Amino acid sequence: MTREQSTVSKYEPAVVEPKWQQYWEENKTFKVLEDTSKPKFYCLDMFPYPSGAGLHVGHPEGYTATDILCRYKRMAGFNVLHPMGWDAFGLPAEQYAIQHGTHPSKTTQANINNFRRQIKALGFSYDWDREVDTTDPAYYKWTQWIFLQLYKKGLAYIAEVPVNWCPELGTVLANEEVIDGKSERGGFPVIRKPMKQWMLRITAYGDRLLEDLEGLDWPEGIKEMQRNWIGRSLGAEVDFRVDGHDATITVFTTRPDTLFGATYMVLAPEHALVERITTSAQLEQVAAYRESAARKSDFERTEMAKDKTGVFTGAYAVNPVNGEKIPVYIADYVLGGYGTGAIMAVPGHDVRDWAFARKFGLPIVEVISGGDVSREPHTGDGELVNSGLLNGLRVQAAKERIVAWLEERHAGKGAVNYRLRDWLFSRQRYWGEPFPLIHLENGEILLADEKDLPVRLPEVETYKPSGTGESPLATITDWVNVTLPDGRKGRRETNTMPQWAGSCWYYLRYIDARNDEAPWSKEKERYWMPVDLYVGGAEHAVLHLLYARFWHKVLYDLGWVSTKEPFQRLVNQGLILGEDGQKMSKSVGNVVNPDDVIAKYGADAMRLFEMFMGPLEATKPWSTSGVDGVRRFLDRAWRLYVNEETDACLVTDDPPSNETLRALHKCIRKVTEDLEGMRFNTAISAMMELVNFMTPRTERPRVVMEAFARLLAPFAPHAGEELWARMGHGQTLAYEPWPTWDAALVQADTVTYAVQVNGKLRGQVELPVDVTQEAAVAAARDLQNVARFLAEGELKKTVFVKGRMVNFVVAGA
RNA sequence: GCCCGGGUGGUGAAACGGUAGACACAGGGGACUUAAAAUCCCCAGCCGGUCGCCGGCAUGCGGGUUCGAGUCCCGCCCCGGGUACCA
Repeated sequence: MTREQSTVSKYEPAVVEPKWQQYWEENKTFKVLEDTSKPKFYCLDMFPYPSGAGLHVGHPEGYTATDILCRYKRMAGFNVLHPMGWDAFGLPAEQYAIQHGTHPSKTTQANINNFRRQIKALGFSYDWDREVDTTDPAYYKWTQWIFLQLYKKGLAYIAEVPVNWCPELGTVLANEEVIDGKSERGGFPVIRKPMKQWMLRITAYGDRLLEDLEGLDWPEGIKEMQRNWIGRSLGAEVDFRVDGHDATITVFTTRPDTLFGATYMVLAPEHALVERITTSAQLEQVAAYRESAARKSDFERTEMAKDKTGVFTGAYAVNPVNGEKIPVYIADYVLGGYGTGAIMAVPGHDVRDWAFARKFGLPIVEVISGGDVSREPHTGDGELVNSGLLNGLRVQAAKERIVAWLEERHAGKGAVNYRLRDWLFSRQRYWGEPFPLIHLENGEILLADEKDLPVRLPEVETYKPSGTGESPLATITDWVNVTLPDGRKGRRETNTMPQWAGSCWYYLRYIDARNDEAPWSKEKERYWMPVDLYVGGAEHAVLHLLYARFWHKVLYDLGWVSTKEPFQRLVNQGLILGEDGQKMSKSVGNVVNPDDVIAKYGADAMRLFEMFMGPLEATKPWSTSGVDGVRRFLDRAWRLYVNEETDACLVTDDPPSNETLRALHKCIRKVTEDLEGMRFNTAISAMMELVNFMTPRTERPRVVMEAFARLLAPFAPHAGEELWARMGHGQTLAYEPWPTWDAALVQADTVTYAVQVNGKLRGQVELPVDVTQEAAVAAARDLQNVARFLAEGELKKTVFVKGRMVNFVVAGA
């Protein structure tokens, strides 16, 4: 009897949590609409790829942080948009289909259902009516629509480009999917092969992608990574006439000042001029080198990095500045895809050229003083020497002078170059968005009519790659071959879009997720955009964020969005490691599943621990006993409200003592300020302090207990709601006003002053808050231990910091 | 190599240039209990002493600025992440 009674009123997450999750769902507590009477807050999580493995405890870290903030913002009077969805196209579902014959959409739906269940079990306050799924035809209809807009703007084109061909996967991979010459998934070898591919002209937006980083509230490191990726570099293009040919080699250089030091030239093996200028004596060698370079994978090229290779073409170029003839080589350390695919080599002042010159016995000329070019290249600043008109100038001035000189003679010009390349936008896969277009027999491209979207993925017999490099779609002849009503014949595009496509604009679809007429309403977009806070992993620092910013700018130019940038503020959550301090992985066997944590400790304890571990941005290891600790905190908080023996509510209408009121207001201030700064760990510490303060006391004044329940609710929403209800409230506290603090109440009557002698702590003294400097110094001097040190020398200076400390500076002590 | 982050007790971590280690975990002691669990209370950086007190040493290492530095500046070392022949 007693036993049953004592368990019945204990804090039972297994009972309380599903109850409130059901309440929120049934009452659509977190459904949100545009409301111009409130300030808006758009808080976005990077949506997950719903893998078959389900969630691990790393996923909900960011989700918990944003959820806490959203719940807080709602209580603080904001209209909060907080959506969730699925980035569900991708290779794993297709690989599974190849192995098991299950349609990827089936696997994907099952995975989504599992992810949704797991996410809901954590009590996040998403507006589920806005859920999106990139594989849903109602969604990818608009992904295709955006592609049409890109095409019409001239930003999508077909090019024959050497791509990363993976024979094993039977598909072409993007650079970012190739790691060390092996496929990211599977680790299969990758080689280069030219293929017709869809490209997106992201380079046309290079400058804007770079410039608009300025106004963003993002981590400086991420902005820097984007700048490096775009890689804008200022230099010059210089034309070198080829001796004995009617041909010109144009090079890009960032160091036109070193032009007099150019002692040879290098063309990329794939450079178009190579065939024309190679002498018959060198033909064989050059051909062999070109072939081996073409066959080399990026991995092999990188491996070769230490040792420079190349072949002389037999041709000479003329240095426009002094008429000297210099030999032209081909070498694969010069890349066809960067700059003009050709360089002037200045071995005295470039590390790579120096190494190459050494190996091939080419002359090394000093043109900038300050180093010893016979021992190592001198890449720093200095005075120009052996450089005719440039002699005596410093590097920067020499650059300006030579560019002006070249421009006058039409032998070159100032130029800007980018590391950024156009975006390879097609994949030879089944499980992606089909391109909405037909290639007609006459070579024209016929775009699908917007009203005919989406172009749905057809059913296929087999998900295996066609083997030719084309996607499995190429095998469905009755889908691929089309005859138009007017009799023209064509072939459908069999490539599909890469996984990035769907994630490039999902944050816009959330704004108006069920709109059949348009991708979103422009009016709603104006209300909600930009995203005020975007939280996700740093692994998307460059690509996803750059691609999404690119599409956003195109949509801005088309008048579809009202902001230049999509994500105003970005925060990267840190990695959560396994309990052993290693990266969580199945193979190590240290993966923690949220389902198990919730079953044992409850969702609120899990949320609390995710945040209590340390700063959001830090990498930190999981700890089961740590979860136990925050669960004890929740138990203690619960017992402040509920008599475990009788189930009675302990809260009274008595006024609180001054001391208790002060403790509360201190807590409100700390929690509020920490929430604004996203310092969730210290906010939780402050709540623990209040609970520790209240536990030994008997008073349970309503004003204090209700305020605390509201502070706790964003962190532990189920417990918050339950306690709120037990105090007699009939409705959710999700929209109750956030507590405010009174600065006067936070202030204690007395302050402990630290007393130092020469900066060393020698004592403490309790003084009234409004103590005068004289009184404080006098009291400090009177401390026995302080007086002892003062007696040892001559008092030189007294430092007084109000409310903090007194420091006596003593000479000779 | 270059670009970002980080180095603080046994552990996760706190700390407007002002009492380093809040809050937790693990640990130790006590109360309650026949006992254990749970709960509640207390202790706890390291070293030393005349041990209810006092001193010394302590925030990766070495300097500097300052009355005072985990915090600011300079030079190193180590760890994690990103990136790489980008002319």
